[in-house]
Amino acid sequence: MYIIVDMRAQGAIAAPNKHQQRTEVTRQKLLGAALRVFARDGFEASRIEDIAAEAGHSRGAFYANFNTKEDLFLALLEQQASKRIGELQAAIAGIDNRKQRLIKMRQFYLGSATNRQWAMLTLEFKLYALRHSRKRARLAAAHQRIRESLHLELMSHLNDSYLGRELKENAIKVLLEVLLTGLVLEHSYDPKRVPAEELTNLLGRMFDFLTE
Amino acid sequence: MYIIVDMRAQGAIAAPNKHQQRTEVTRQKLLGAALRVFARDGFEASRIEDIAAEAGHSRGAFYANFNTKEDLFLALLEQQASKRIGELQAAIAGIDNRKQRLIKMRQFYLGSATNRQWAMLTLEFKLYALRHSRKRARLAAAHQRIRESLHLELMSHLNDSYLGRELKENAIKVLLEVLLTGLVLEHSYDPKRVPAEELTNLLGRMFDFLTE
Amino acid sequence: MYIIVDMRAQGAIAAPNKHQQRTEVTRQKLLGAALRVFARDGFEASRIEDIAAEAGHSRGAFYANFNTKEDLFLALLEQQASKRIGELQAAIAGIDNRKQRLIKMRQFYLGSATNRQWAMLTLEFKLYALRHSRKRARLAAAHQRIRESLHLELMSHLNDSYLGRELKENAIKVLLEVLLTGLVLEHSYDPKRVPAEELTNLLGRMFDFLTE
Amino acid sequence: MYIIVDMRAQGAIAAPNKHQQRTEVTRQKLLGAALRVFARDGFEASRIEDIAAEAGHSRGAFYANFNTKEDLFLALLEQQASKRIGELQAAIAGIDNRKQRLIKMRQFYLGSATNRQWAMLTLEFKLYALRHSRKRARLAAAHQRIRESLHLELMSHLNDSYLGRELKENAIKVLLEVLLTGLVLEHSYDPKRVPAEELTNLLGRMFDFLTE
DNA sequence: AATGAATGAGTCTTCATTCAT
DNA sequence: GATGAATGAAGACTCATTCAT
Repeated sequence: MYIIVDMRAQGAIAAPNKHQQRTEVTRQKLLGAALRVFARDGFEASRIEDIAAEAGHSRGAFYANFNTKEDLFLALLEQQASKRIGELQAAIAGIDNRKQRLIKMRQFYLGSATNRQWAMLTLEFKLYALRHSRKRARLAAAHQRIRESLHLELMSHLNDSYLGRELKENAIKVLLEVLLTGLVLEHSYDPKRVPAEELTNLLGRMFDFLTE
Repeated sequence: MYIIVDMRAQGAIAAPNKHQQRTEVTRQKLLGAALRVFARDGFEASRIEDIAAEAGHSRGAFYANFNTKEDLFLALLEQQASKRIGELQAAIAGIDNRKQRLIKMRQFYLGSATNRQWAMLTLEFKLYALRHSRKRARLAAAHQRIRESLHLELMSHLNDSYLGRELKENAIKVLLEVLLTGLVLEHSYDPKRVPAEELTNLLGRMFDFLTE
Repeated sequence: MYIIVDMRAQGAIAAPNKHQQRTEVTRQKLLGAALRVFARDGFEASRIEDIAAEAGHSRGAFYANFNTKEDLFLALLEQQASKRIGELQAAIAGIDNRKQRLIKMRQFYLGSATNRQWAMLTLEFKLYALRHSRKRARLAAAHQRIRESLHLELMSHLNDSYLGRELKENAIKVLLEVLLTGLVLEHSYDPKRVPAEELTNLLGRMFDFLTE
Repeated sequence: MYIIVDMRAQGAIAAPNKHQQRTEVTRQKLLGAALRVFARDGFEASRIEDIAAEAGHSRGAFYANFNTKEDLFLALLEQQASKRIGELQAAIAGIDNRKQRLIKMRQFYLGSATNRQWAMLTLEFKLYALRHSRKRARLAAAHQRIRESLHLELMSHLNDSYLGRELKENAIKVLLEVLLTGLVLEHSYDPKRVPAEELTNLLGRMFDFLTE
């Protein structure tokens, strides 16, 4: 589990040597490939070999960077969750006006609908966690961190919205999450029933309704 | 692929003999077991052996009744979809009053939330269809039938509802489906975040909102 | 871990059906193959596939009868240990005369030298136990039983022998064991240095010396 | 295959430069690590990486000094055999009195019992040679040299001993070897059965008996 | 010379499916 | 129809070895 920080910029350590650079590049390629393959095939059906090949490497490269398929899955989740949090933070940074923030959030929310991979990943993760948490306590910590990220933690202070009078902030977030994942899945499953425009349209309406 | 129809009721054939009855019993036990196991473990991770054992039989009984794991999965989907359609039909049979029908539908909808297995099954099916439709054309027909069932086809004439002025009937059905599956999953995944009461509560509110 | 008892002879249960018979046959073939392969290649280098092939089966048959290579190894040890104890018991059954018993034991001991596989198996087992006992406590019970068998437990009452005045019975048994295994290995390793006759000759002399 | 000879002492070559010294140090560290790891885990289960790590280096250092795991194993055998021969030679150098030589040899023999690693190494080597000599003719020469060393070649002229009247010198050496290796293994395998004192005690008695 | 990332052959193990009974 | 032994394809993982640095 890594958070990539440019330590050089902080003057803390020497520049990474060629080896480390190569490792990091490979790792990122594997994570990129994993995102595509996990989103496409699901956790269970994804084969290490496919992920490695998708990254342009052999199985060995995978095992040099991760211990198990599960490890990669969790690392990917953390990476993507961090990335999304970062993006949302960047989008609303410095905006104090509530209305303006809401507009940015709406943009971010609707934009997420385009990112089919993220939606599929969170869905896979919940199914995975649901089915494996019983078995292994060791996932608890990782789960907790990812769960936090998934909750769109930053989307706070929505609670004076229309439904906010009756619904708790948590409920709004749950509903927004569920609608995003569900509609993206529905769109993937049956594009005729839920075309891309309809997807965005519905998400927009529901966002407005829940945050109005 | 089987559709279970009571041919006797239709006067088409003679009553089944003991042998056929025994077969049918085994088949039903296998379907019941499959519902539990698929909902619990997901399609990929479900093992034929587990399903057979859950039904109190050996693998051989499975292969005497179904050809492949996929066959069982689709047969189960058809069975459950038929069952649900039947239940909904029974619930609203003979009720002409729109308000009354809506109350019954609401009851049925909220009652579905208790049936975690059905929600998980539809989720699994969509994921399965999404991932295999590309590969195999032979699933198309089966998919179509099941898809129809899943759409809660009978929940018609909702289109003069609040959102109906703006949302198409189809959209309402999609949203209701998505919310049901999504919230049931969320409840399973993190019962503290979405307790059972909250689950029913949210579904009720959203139903009212979408059909008001 | 099985002890094969003919329960039918005891009137306890019905004759095994065809399935059970087939299983038992396969199991015995696998154990026979395992004896040859483990003795030839050692535990580490023995491949499940080779053992299965040697038994005239596929890997699947192996996994239908044993859980892991280790399981097979331990089952084999127990089987062989039981067999040897039985043979020795049979050889000295009903013989009260100490001299006569000793002669029979000597015969049995020298005969063991021909059974290269048994010597190699005990050697492999000791190496295995030495290297894995630290890691897994679960082997303890199996080890204990096998250890007992390996100690030629029945070779008792040797303690009034020549060295017996000075050496404990246990020491005599240890020495006999060690000499058997060691000389068989030496004979296998370098047949020119220790030809078959020399092997028997040395074992006989040492037996006489230690039990005189 | 290397034999380490101090060529400088023989005036043959110039002193090694820094580079060469560094290499030699690494090589010796690897050999030391290999002794520990091979003795502990056995040849098959020993991993190059573990040996390198035990030596405080990476796998690269190993491959800079040896070609294969087998090469290292044989080099180690040769080194240790040479070392032992040297030690024995040193111990009996200049001693003409047969009785005195025997005492020194006895000391050396009993001292070997403390060196568990040497006993395990010779055992591993015999098993290895036994299992691979069939396959590869290229090992023959190396085997021959090591075999010679293992035979305690220097322990000559024992043949007027007690058993010597009947046993050939070769047989005595074989028995001493076998007893040493076998009892050390037994001691490692089951320290309660053969405690350290008993180990030395038995070896001493057998030495006396065979060389008396 | 040494590092360590990457390779890929080798092996264990699982499990859908077949088949003799 | 049902059993369960056996098959064998598939896939995760290990590790000796190679190679760019």
